[in-house]
Amino acid sequence: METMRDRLIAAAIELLDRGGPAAVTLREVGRLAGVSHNAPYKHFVDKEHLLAAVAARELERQTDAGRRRSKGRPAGEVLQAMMQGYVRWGLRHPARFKLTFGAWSTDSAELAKAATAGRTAFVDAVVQAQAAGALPGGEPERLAALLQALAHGAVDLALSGHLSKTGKGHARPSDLVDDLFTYLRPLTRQQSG
Amino acid sequence: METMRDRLIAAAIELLDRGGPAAVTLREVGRLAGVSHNAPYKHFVDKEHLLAAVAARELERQTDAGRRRSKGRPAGEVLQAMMQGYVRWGLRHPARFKLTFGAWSTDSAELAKAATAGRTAFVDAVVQAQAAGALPGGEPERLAALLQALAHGAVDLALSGHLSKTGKGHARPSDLVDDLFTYLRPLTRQQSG
DNA sequence: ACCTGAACACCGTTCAAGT
DNA sequence: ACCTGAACACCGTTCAAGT
Repeated sequence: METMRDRLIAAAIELLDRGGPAAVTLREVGRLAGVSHNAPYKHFVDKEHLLAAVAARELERQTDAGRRRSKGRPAGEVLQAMMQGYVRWGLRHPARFKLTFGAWSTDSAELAKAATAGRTAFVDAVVQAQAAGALPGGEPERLAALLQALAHGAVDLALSGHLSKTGKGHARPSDLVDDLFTYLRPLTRQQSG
Repeated sequence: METMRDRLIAAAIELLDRGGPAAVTLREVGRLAGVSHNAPYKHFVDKEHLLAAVAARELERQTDAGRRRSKGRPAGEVLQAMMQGYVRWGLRHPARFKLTFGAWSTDSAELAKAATAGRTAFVDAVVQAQAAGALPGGEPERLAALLQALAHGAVDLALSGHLSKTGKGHARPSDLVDDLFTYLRPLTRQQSG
């Protein structure tokens, strides 16, 4: 069953995809969902909480997609596949990505929960990669933070036009992810095939 | 000599620091600079171009600060110091950082130029670090992109609250930068002290 | 060339009222 | 409990006019 709340979130995402952040107005969201321009106030305390719900939904879908990609894949490859999935998501949906990691002035419990769930799934993949000898040892949470920072930064810089798009230094975010694994793998004490 | 254009940029930054992105309105910028609310239109084609000028100015200052930090430091340390400076800047001025790497819908030549200058200074530092044996070899532009992505991603995730702030996985952006250098250094063929 | 004040269309939010 | 329409204060932008 699709609640009005869900429909409002979906409408916001559609407007975001079509016209960028400026196109997401409560009035237009209401119009697209077939309700008045302040019906949203019965479901979200203000506009930013609607946007936080959008961000939470994106994060949840991204986490689910990552877990789905892991199934039936060798443990040594799962993490890299998750990171490449993250990169593809960011590059495919720039406005969603920028919104999700925007400058929140409010604390949304919903968004915080989705962020924690995503981090947990990611740390699990790091633990498996370490066990498979694809990553060096050490505190997995901390190594996870490093890997996530690289993937996130590569996408964010690319979307902002701060990655050189030409010449020898040309590197796509996905290349940088691969590079990092290339650097880290030799530091591993192989433990299993 | 301080032009009106500079005063408008300075006013925008002050408003940004005081009240976040929502506080930066052309009307308030004009008020703070002592002019009418549409005087800015004689210096910027629209609001976004004023914001792009703010971003360019921040980038330029950051690049200058990085170069200044390099002076009289061993070549092997310059790059790490630049990255730590970048991290400190981002954490100290969250709103400026988020604005600078925001979702630009316009192409500002001024901003693109500042971004390129920053990247160039960074690549220079990578070349020196490689020569000093503090980093592995390979295409310096590409290695620079990797390092910059990590520093940028660490700050951006931290500012968005996506870095675990507690427990064993707790890592500050500056820690992640240090971690990366720790991982990369053993891969070096030492060439000089 | 630069600045001003009035005007326009739009927005987020509040409120009284309906079911 | 949920939705509506009117109203308020604010905003970006345009325009005619002034120096």
